[in-house]
Amino acid sequence: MISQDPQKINEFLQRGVESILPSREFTEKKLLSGEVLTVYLGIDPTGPSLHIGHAIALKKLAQLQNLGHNIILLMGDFTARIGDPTDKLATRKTLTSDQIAENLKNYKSQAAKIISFEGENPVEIKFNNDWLGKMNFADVLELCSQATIQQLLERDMFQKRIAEEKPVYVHEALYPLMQGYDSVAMMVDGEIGGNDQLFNMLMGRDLLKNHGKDKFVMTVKLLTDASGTKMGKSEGNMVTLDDSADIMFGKIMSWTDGMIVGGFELCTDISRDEVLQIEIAMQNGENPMQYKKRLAREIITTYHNEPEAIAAQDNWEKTFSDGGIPTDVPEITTTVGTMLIDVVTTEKIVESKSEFRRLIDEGAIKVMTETGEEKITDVKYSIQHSIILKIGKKKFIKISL
RNA sequence: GCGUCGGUGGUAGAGCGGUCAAAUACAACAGACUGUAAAUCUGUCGCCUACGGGCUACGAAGGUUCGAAUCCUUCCCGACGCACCA
Repeated sequence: MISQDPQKINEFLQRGVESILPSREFTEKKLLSGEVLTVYLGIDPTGPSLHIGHAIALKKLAQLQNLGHNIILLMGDFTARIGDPTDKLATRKTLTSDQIAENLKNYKSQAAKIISFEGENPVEIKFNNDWLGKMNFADVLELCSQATIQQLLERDMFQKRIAEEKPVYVHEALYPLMQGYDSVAMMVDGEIGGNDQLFNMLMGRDLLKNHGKDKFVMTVKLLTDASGTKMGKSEGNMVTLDDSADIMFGKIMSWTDGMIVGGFELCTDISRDEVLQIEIAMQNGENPMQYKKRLAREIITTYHNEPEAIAAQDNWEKTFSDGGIPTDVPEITTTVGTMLIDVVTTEKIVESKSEFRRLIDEGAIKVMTETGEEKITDVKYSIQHSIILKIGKKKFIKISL
């Protein structure tokens, strides 16, 4: 049964949405037509985890699923093999079917926190290798005849590379056609993806039109800070959906303040009104930290549960606000009289002895005591009894005998 | 096939005979500060070190030189241009 609840439809069309093509009206009309729409999101099964960026798109799918539409999660197992042109010359290592199966299993359990693979209207999983892998050269030519070189090269990145005399490979240029063909193969009514997918998604729309059908294309916003810097460009603070509660809490706390509002809008179900209030409160000088903590809790509650979220916050506060020791500290064992420098380098806690010396110089290595902490200043410090070592402010290691 | 240009640290990208362990930016790490592991500022950022230095590195292998990332030779890899053209 298709729901036409205007409020829900409005939420779908607005929240976290970057753009809708050909238009919002077109899409709204489709949603109000009473038809069951088929909408998909494509994911490259290249890594073991989904990250918070995927989650934003998945949330949109969830909204549609709740409205009663038919949702497909497409694994780009074929396209992943070819490699995405965005990673320059780097040829992606080919994935074995085992790896893909493994990744898929992980994705499914992670995505299940947001969309439902069970019940009356379960999300369907498809693989584009099922059709792309079966095409012969004649099929490829037929597909290629539907686009021009100019169209394919229109893409900014290619233009840039041509201008810089950098290579553009034929198979890279063909990528949009491959991905675009997915829409035809599944005869979808809509596609959701990141902004970086816009070009490919529009190619799918063109191809679909040749088959007498039109689809909408929705791009979702990326989580960025106020200056538009993308989150996770270094992967360092990119939350993956299978991160532990503690890790998630830490990563989210290291997001810049400018990401808080976007984080609430894109990653939680907190009402837009409330998000607006938070935004205003911070503009009025309220401490962003409390909101960031709240954001972290909300997100962790989605992917884990509330008690874990609260525990993660406790743990974090204990470690960083109160200078305490976190609950689970990795432990290594050694023998009496061993030099600390040796223990710590052979255990790969510190990269090299040079680095260890530097850390000593910087006063970054401390032993935790009942009363507080004590800096180690001697490079030749040797271990006489079990200690808890603190390196920098976030690394703790228990060394026992 | 011919010609031209290029291959530098985690990345991008300078350097083109000594002052180069290699500018700069980003990332990373540490310290200070703080409201947080935000922001900002400062420092560090090949390895080893008795802290004097030593060693290994600029696609690979040789060579020239007192001395090479920098010059030469060969090789490998790449781009571009020309030629050719279904």
